[in-house]
Amino acid sequence: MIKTYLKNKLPREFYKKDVLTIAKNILGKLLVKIDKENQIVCKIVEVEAYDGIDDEASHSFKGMTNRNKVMFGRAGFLYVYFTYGIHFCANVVTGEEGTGAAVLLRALEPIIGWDVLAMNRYKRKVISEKDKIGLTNGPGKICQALDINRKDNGIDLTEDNIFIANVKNENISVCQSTRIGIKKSVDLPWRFYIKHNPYVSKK
DNA sequence: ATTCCGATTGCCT
DNA sequence: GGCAATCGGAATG
Repeated sequence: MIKTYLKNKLPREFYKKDVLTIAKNILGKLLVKIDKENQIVCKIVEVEAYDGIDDEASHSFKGMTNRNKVMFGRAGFLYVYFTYGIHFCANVVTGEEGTGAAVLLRALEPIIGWDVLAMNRYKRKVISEKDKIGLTNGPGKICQALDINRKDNGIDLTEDNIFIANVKNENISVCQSTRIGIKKSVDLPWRFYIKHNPYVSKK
């Protein structure tokens, strides 16, 4: 089971492409986290692209700082930042080194590891359908559910215990829209999501 | 040193 | 729909 995911782990080359291409292509693939106690597998169903060139909403727009330096590093690493004094958000670094482009993970659909996700989010196991959806239907919720935080900023998605696995026969209809929760570059249509998926945020 | 404010969430009306 | 919570990075003095 886990062997299969490991075998299908996306290689560095996948992440070196253009951020918009990767944002589209990453939908339907599996975010996997494996450690001694737990195995978590979730389908990626909603993402947004951020690119420091023309994108004023991107953390990388004004150049490299101590906070955003991972974004300017090699593709295939995880950029995790703290926001609103409460939440973490996770991004996949893309493109050539120095580009400052990344894909924000906005929503996941749990496949394996429901109890761990629920304990991390609610301190109890899931009971209702509403609880299930609330598990991973937002960028901050994802990080809480998978216990992704400061310690994971800068981890390598091709080497460490969090990675993305390819899936065969992806039968997905990808939708596109403007991004959520930003005040700059609001018209760039750089949000991508899987149609009719209950974990995707409404807009 | 101080101020501003955010790639969010959850609770309240 | 509105809005408070709560922290730290970045800008400004």
